[in-house]
Amino acid sequence: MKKRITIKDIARELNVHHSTVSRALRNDPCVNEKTRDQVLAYAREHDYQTNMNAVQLRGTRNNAIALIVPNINHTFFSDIVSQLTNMAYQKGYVISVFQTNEKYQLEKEIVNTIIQHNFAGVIVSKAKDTIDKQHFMTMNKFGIPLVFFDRICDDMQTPRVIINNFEITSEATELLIKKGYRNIAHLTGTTTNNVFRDRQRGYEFAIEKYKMDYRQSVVIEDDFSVEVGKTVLTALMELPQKPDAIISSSVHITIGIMLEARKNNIRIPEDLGLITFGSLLSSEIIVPQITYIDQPETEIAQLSFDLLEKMMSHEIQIGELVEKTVHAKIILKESC
Amino acid sequence: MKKRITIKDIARELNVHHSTVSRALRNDPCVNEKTRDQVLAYAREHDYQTNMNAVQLRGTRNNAIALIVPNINHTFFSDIVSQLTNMAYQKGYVISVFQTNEKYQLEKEIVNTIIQHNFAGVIVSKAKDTIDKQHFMTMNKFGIPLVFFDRICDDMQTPRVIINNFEITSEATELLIKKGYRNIAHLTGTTTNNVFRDRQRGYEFAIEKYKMDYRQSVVIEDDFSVEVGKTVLTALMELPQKPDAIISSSVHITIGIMLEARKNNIRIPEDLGLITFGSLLSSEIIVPQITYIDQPETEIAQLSFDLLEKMMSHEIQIGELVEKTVHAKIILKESC
DNA sequence: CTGTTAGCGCGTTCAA
DNA sequence: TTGAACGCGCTAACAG
Repeated sequence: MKKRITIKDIARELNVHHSTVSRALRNDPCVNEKTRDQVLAYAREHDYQTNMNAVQLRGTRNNAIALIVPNINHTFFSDIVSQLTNMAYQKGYVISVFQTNEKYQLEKEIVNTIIQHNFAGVIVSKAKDTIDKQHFMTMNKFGIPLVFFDRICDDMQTPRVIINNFEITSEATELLIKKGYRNIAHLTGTTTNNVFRDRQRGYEFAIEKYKMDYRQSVVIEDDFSVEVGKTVLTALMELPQKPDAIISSSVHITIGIMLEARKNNIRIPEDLGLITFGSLLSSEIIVPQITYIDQPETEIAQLSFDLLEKMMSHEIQIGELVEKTVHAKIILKESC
Repeated sequence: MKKRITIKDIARELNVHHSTVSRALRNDPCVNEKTRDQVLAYAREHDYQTNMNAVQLRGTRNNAIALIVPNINHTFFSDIVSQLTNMAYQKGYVISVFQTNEKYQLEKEIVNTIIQHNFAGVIVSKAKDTIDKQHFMTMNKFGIPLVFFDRICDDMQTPRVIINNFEITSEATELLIKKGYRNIAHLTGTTTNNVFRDRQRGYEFAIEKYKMDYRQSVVIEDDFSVEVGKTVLTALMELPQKPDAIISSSVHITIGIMLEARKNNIRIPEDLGLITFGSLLSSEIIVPQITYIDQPETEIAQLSFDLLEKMMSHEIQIGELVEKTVHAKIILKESC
């Protein structure tokens, strides 16, 4: 393993001072053209790479942006990752993605790593059960620009992009009611999380508004998975009053429900109406096609990136609360 | 924006020398217990975070492992990301994921970033059309441990984990032949890539072996997508000799095919047999269920990580070629 | 146009 | 047990 080549190595080899080499490498105009070309040629030849640790040690920020997401096997997140990767690349940044696997501990660890390495900025959607916001606050202290999207810390003063979960869930519930469904259940995640809490409220709101008798919220603490979806439907159908429609917070859950329904000859949409958050690559091919709530990933990515850029250019200050809300849409299909 | 706190700040505040603080923070036994506790308390209180740039500048490696993948919205890759994240975390590493979006230019950029930041190691599946391996060679030069998986640079001397693409594609072709299909087409990617080249060869091998008349390989240069899948099926069906079975290298393509087939009343599996690489979250729910080739993501992640660990501990040297092959399996369903 | 010098934050000598 | 001094690679301010 060879030692990596440094500006001093180049300087020694070319009989100039290493500061001259430094200037040459950064195309400083006040360096002799001939010297510069020599340096550049030598550098290219020997695969010189700036040691960013040295550069950053001097205080300059780097070109890496960190993106923290709960998981990337949800289309919602993987889409946003793709979009952000492209946007950032065009502006000369590189996106580095960290997956928390919904684990608070790992999230903390990741935040530490990010602080230690002086990332230029961070975009976060927090883990499902993260309540304590201390680690995020620490980023603030270190002056690292931070933008939340979707899963946010409500009580933190920092820019964020959220989805109109309250309105859209209320709207979805209303839609089901108007379609004639009477026993509408709502499957969602822990309400310590803003997303699930807002959806919960939206559901409750519509149920109240139309004075429905039936009200059934299932809070799923486990990770959302197809298996859990199956279990939940089974459980629901064993209740004295069965649901005739379901709003699900996760496609994984929804698929489990559909499979279990099929197995038990529960017809969709006749016996059971279904609306789900999020879509699938294979949405079009599933029969019946599921009515889903489409979350505008591109817009979310764009807004988050804009906010982060504004923080990095100090147009928005750290500790300043800017909130952008994007609007999800119900895409009506066959399942209700 | 406050300046970040350093060991010198702590030293000044506690009236000791910064080297003492340094020792205390790393639990050096030869530092007074009282002093140590004071330092640790102060550090915790003021959110002291080691500046890794300074540490790394001195030569020590960091705890971040980079993972480079073409994209993460394929289950294959996102599964591997998840697995690796967990494994690495348990060993005290943090995984940082970089997505190339199948772009060679971006891949180069990412590799530079990784070199500049002294990652502890790198696990790579290369972009579809990356041919030049220069940027990867540079990593070698800098002594950064590098492991390839799935999409590799054949002619590079470095550890790698590959899938038995030749055998499994040959096997899949054979399966279709034995099921009575005669006109089997093969949809795949550019053959400059080892994965698609090997599948191609496997297909050809079986076709030769059984002396089939029909032989149709479609090389898809575009990104694999549902839309492209539709187009390809349309094109195939306009040929004088239509295929009666298809092996597809991508689920995205496969879904396009199924949709287009449904639209044109082409029955699966009666009129068209189908085998696809890769599975879907919703595999179970699609009718007919697709026969697919299951790639052992967990095993791939595990082997890749093991190899990387061995490189990091110098058990395997840089420039040493170690090849592990994992075995994909055909999961027989209804589509053929 | 180029060299000198200092210092970013840290860990590691060596000396006290 | 602690302090002083040095250097990792780089850039910036200053001097020539």
